[in-house]
Amino acid sequence: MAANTQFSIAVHVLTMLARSENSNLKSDYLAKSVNTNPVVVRRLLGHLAQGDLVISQTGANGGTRLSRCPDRINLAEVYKAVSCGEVFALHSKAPSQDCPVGRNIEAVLCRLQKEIDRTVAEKFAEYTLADLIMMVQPARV
Amino acid sequence: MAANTQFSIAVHVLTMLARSENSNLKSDYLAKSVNTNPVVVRRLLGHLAQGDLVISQTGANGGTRLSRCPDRINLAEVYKAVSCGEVFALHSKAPSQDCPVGRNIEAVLCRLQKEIDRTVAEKFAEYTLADLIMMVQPARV
DNA sequence: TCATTTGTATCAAAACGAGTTACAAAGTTA
DNA sequence: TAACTTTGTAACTCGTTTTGATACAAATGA
Repeated sequence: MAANTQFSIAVHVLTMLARSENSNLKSDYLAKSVNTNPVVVRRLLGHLAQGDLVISQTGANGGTRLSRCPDRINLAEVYKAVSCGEVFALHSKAPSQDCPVGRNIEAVLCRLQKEIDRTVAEKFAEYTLADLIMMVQPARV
Repeated sequence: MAANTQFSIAVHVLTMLARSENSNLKSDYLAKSVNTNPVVVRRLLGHLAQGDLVISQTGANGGTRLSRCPDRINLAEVYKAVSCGEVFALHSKAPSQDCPVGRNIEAVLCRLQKEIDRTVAEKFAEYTLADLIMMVQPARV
């Protein structure tokens, strides 16, 4: 019943990358800020890389940086990269086909699911990483 | 990363209750349609009862029925009753307070979380159980 | 009094997430 | 070339959550 923390950690990490401009950050360094293990961070960065949000490099002076400017990364992309994108799941076991409700409810829920998930994606899309940076660090003195 | 199935099962069960008008349905009967165990259904019905959506009775001729007309139960109430109501969770371990991002990101995420969750609740609230019944069983011949 | 049904405790099994160790592969530096 | 750094990923453990099952007291109705 508890929700997923991946999105929060992803936003945290991406905000740090955004603030470090073009220099690579190491998973070790990010892990310290997030208060977790470097491998956990690298796994997360792997998802973000698949979503084309970050670029990682192996080797000395390696690390990770954003693939684009923070104002061109919106939170819908982040959410999509690190979650299944579903607010609720359909039945894991197919309901009884002997029951009229069982036979038809899945199709109805499926349409509802799509509509809810689209609504969430649209809301997330209203914010870019650049917006978040402004919120985290409001206008410097 | 997988989402919760409780909401789908709740909608399934509530739809059956709505279609049975005022007669009580047994957890045994509901479990057959959902294709699970009666105790699992009774646990779910417990949450729905706490949310004031259904009324259960023990004893012979006992069972569960809706607490109101299907057109007065909206899906936001259902979602609230069976889930934590959060699309994503905040950090489970507090981020490092030594890092400027770590210090401030939680408050930002918290505001975002509230906004997203409110958006979802509003979308769910657009549908009543009566609407769903129409979708499951469109106008009879 | 007896049969039925819920509510809930308790247990076991399955599924899942998070953290850890380890190491090959890729890259840098000298 | 050699030494060093860093990622990516496999493999494992551990704790938590979810699901299904059994059991039984309490409530209800006949």
